[in-house]
Amino acid sequence: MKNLLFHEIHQKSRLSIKELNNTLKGFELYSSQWSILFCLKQFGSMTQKEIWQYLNVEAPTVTRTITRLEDSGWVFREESHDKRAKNVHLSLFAEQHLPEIEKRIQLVEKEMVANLSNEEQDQLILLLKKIGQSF
Amino acid sequence: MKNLLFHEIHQKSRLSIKELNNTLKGFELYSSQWSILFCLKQFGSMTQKEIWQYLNVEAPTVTRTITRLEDSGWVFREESHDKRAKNVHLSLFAEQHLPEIEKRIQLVEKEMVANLSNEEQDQLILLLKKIGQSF
DNA sequence: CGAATATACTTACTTAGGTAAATAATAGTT
DNA sequence: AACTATTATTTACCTAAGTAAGTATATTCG
Repeated sequence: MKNLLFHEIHQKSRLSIKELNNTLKGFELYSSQWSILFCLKQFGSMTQKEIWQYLNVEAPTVTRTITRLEDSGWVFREESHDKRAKNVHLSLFAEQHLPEIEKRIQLVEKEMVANLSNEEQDQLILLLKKIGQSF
Repeated sequence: MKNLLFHEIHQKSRLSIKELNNTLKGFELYSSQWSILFCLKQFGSMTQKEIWQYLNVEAPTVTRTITRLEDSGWVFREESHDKRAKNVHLSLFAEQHLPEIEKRIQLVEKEMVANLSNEEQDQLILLLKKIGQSF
């Protein structure tokens, strides 16, 4: 069981991203774009900093992805009171299409963990959350 | 707990890659390069196909990474009997340095799962392995 | 045998993530 | 008030992974 944990996490991460991208293809979206839309759906408008902090990625990654989402009409940026920051909002188009996308993704997720009982699924999430908490 | 599994896997994958890259910096290696060296250390010489099948990535990804590993002297390619395929070998330099790298990485992995008991670590790997088996 | 198919790898191009440095606005200090 | 430090975002450039298409070698089948 030596050194297998990282390998396994990495493998399943790639697998789930593949499945996610495959599902999103019909909506002309990519997995990272989806993660930001999902974020905004959950919490409402956010600054870019709030987004990258929640998603645990770096600021430039979010800049890039939001620029693409803005170009394709899923979100728009609004100047905030603090002129350095920008508030990101879902577009009307996004609000209208997100529920359908969410439904499809939940189906894929269900398939992926079909071999795990509900208890195992909860246990897995709990264990994953405990990783790297000392950092 | 809706839709949290993929998110959590993705998060921890990014976190462990960051830690891995940080550790490998001293050896002028990146995480994906390491995964191939680890592979060759475990199984001996392999064709590129054997490598990407084991690592569950696509062929072009492995081509690129091996080219870099070859340029920096960690591996070399040898023509196989089937002239389409190429056998990849660890260099002497790699053989000499891998044990030290392995030791360092194991320390980082240990830190990352310090909050989990040994049983939890085993359980986590088992659950991860069950994901996506229907595909 | 020869044409069609399959296989192993490569090339070109896309998105995803990272670091380092630049820019612009804010906050703090003297 | 003015200088300094901090903060939010962006730009430029690196690796990682994917798809699609190209090349060269093997295999299969009429």
